[in-house]
Amino acid sequence: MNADAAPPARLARTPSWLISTAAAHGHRLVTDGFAAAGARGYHYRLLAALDEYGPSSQADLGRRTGIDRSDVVAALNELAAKDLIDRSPDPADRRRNVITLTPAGARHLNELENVLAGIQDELLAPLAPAERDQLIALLARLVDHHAR
Amino acid sequence: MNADAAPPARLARTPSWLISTAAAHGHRLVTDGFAAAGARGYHYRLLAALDEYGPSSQADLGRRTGIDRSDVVAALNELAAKDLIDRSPDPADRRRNVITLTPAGARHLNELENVLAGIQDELLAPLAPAERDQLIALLARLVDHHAR
DNA sequence: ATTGTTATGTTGGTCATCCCAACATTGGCC
DNA sequence: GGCCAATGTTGGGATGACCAACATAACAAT
Repeated sequence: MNADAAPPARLARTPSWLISTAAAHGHRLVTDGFAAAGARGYHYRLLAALDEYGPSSQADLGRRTGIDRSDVVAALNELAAKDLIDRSPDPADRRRNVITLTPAGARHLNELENVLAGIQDELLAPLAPAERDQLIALLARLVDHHAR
Repeated sequence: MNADAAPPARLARTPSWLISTAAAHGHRLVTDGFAAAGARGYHYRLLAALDEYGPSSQADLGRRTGIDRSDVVAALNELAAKDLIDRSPDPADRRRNVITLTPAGARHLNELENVLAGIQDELLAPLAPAERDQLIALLARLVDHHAR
């Protein structure tokens, strides 16, 4: 976003615009932070899912992270090229690959976690702690509702 | 987003994730709604800016809507092809074009406003009126702060 | 057990939003 | 008059989200 001049007033109070503008700011912070660490959003999501659920198939990773199967393939290729994950065929189901987090992957995930933590502070800077909780709770209800 | 299975827990309470997920839902609603009306986000933003500020140069439109100059060109080409805007050289400054909303463009803007209004309700459905105001106020503070 | 259906990984696209670099033309400033 | 800034335009590229098709393999039903 440029934002040298004022946006149309009708937009400035439209919830969907506020949300997407706030998201754009957050997205920029996250993208820049991750880029500095040599990663992007898909990488973090996949590494976090692997850390939380342990070795998984690609399809499971896709379902858990909300990333399309085909995009999972591409992102895992990139992660595998950096030895952050290991991809090997599943002996129990030969359609599947078992994706495992490598030690290097775990370290990288840790780094991304730190980046992300710093960004939350920056993003929520203008809000007091109680207000942050409020915002988080309201957004969580929105997200829950639409996740059906 | 797919969301068949649960996302990593560490994400589910991360503000930047909540905001971008909420934005993704809103974005999908808006995109689908606009697509049904034959438009996309850039078109609405430009038409709304034209309606609010009157005839403008492309550079001004870009600054007001936060759309890059180069993307303004493309979007205006599309709007002009449908006769929703008029593009003519500015006699007072021959570098500029004067972009004007046509009657058809104003009608189309109206249609998009209606679509958008319906979407706000859908997006905020799980929140009571007072909570909606709260959310809007909090987001507005976030956006103001980061717009510097 | 053969048949039909579903799941998986993969390839190869599309689309929208955002962003950047370069260029020629034109205005304005000194 | 000469330098710098603004403008419209072209042509990229990155990211995130999504879709269609396909071969292989597992599974279900009869």
